[in-house]
Amino acid sequence: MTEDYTPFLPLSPAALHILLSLAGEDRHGYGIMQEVARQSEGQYKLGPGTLYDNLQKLMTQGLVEASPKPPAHDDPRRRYFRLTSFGRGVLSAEVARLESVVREARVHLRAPRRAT
Amino acid sequence: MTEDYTPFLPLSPAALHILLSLAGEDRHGYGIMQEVARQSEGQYKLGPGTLYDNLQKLMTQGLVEASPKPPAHDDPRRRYFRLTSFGRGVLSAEVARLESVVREARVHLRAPRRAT
DNA sequence: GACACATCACTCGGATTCCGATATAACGGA
DNA sequence: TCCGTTATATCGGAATCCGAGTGATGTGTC
Repeated sequence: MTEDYTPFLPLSPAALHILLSLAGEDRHGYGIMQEVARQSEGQYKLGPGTLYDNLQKLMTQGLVEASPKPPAHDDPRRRYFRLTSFGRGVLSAEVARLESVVREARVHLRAPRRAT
Repeated sequence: MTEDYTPFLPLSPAALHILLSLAGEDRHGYGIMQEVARQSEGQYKLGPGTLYDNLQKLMTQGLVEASPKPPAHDDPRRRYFRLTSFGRGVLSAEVARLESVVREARVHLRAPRRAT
């Protein structure tokens, strides 16, 4: 453990959201778009260009891989993707990095922010 | 207040770090590079190309502006930049957004939380 | 004084990434 | 049957990234 994920960091917003949407469960492309929009409450929407560019790159890097179709679904069009354990490590590292950014920002912004 | 910052979000990692480095105090270009490296503990280094491209854009958008030279320094080469109050608002909004991303990620990653 | 290295600003241009428009087609319900 | 939604995917111009390079001044050391 304690692998060096730094060459993959920081993740672009698009890559971060894609990985995050796959952290919970395997999804197909269209589902990723919907999940990203949902998680960000509609603030951030992924177009197909950004999605497939990123998916391509993430697969090449070994952060994401093709997933066998879950038996529960029959729609033959869907192509599923899953987070590899390496991808999960990168995502964790990025989240840890972001936590420190947020912490730093709080100090300087004095944000009186509370959870909703 | 409650302005709509969403057209500026999400910030690229570079823009985020530049704004954050200016949140504490006004800085000159070289100082921004050093501060970004320091805040990220050397994990993220900004090259001059990325820095000036971003600074240019941030000034055009009104998030950053030129700052009068602080009297304490004489080095005539330095050009100082400061965060506008609008820029501060955008940074706050982005940080709030990132907090929700981090929260979401923790749920799915089951991160062994532990503040410092 | 001379040499080296750090500080400081900034440009350039190739590579990469973004991202909406577009194409294609199967699905599901009225 | 018709139509909106689901679904995958490409294309290409625009935007962005980002290191290499240029040039100059400050600072420390032999």
